[in-house]
Amino acid sequence: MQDSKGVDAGLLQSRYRLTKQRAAILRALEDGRHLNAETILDRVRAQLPGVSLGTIYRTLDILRSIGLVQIFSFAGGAARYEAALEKHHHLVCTQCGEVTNVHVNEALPLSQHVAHEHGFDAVDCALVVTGRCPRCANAANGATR
Amino acid sequence: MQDSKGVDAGLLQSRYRLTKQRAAILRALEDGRHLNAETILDRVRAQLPGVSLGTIYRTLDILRSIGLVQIFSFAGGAARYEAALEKHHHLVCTQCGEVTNVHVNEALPLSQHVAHEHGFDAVDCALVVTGRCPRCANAANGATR
DNA sequence: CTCTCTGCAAAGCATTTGCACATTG
DNA sequence: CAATGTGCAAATGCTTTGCAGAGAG
Repeated sequence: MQDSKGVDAGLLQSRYRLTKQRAAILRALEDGRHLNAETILDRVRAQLPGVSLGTIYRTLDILRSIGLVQIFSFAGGAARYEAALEKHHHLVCTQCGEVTNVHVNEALPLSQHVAHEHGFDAVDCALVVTGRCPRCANAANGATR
Repeated sequence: MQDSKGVDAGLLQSRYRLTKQRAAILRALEDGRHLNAETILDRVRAQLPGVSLGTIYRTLDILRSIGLVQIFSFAGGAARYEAALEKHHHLVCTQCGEVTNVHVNEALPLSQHVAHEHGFDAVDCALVVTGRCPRCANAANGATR
């Protein structure tokens, strides 16, 4: 496992300063997955009270522009952010809202193939699979139905 | 080609009333693809002045709940709506924002396979491919680079 | 005639932004 | 010390909602 330094390094190499707020945000992103801005604020305030939501958003935007963070927006609610470690996709439970990360190696080649047929130059792709998580599926089989 | 009746029928079969506002919204959705609420309002007002944004949103929500409309939200801006005709996926140009519909038959089976490995029961999937559309790719090759 | 739908306007969230002060390099 | 970042609070953009009157079945 890798400590914060790996991620901090990305910021250091950039033209941006490494402040304690930014370090704390990066740390929060390393711990949790697909967090929204509010949740990140809570976690950051646990170590650094007084940080504002504005700073969270500003920092997340910078991190995204350097490629350190990925943004996802699922149906409806607030955007979700997570550290851009390895490329992955998402399973979203339509019942409880749980989000799970999955690796789908075939997704990008497939996307590039399809894009190419339309003259598009595919750079990236995002696959969101909706359905029921194991827990909700069990609950449905056992009880409701 | 199919006229409005096909889509209107979906509403008629439901417990909802078929009003002229709803018919106009359905017609707007049949014409355009991946429209946002504001655009739909404009198009609907062309035939039916005085319709309000509130009605657009309320109707879109009803249509989604009956399965007549799909919603997508790409990075940042407003949500996009389109008639749920055939299952398809999206190519989004990161430069000009153009959105193109594509059919990717392999996407759902692939998703189901991956989901199954995690105990998820996959119902649907959405693939968003980002990159450059033919026009922007050409512009980049010819001029900038 | 009853129940549902609509327009209007205000409210609700998530996110962005201007400004004066604090901090980093 | 100069340039950049931060907190605060107000502003913005998209979407939702309460209510009284209009329209559908």
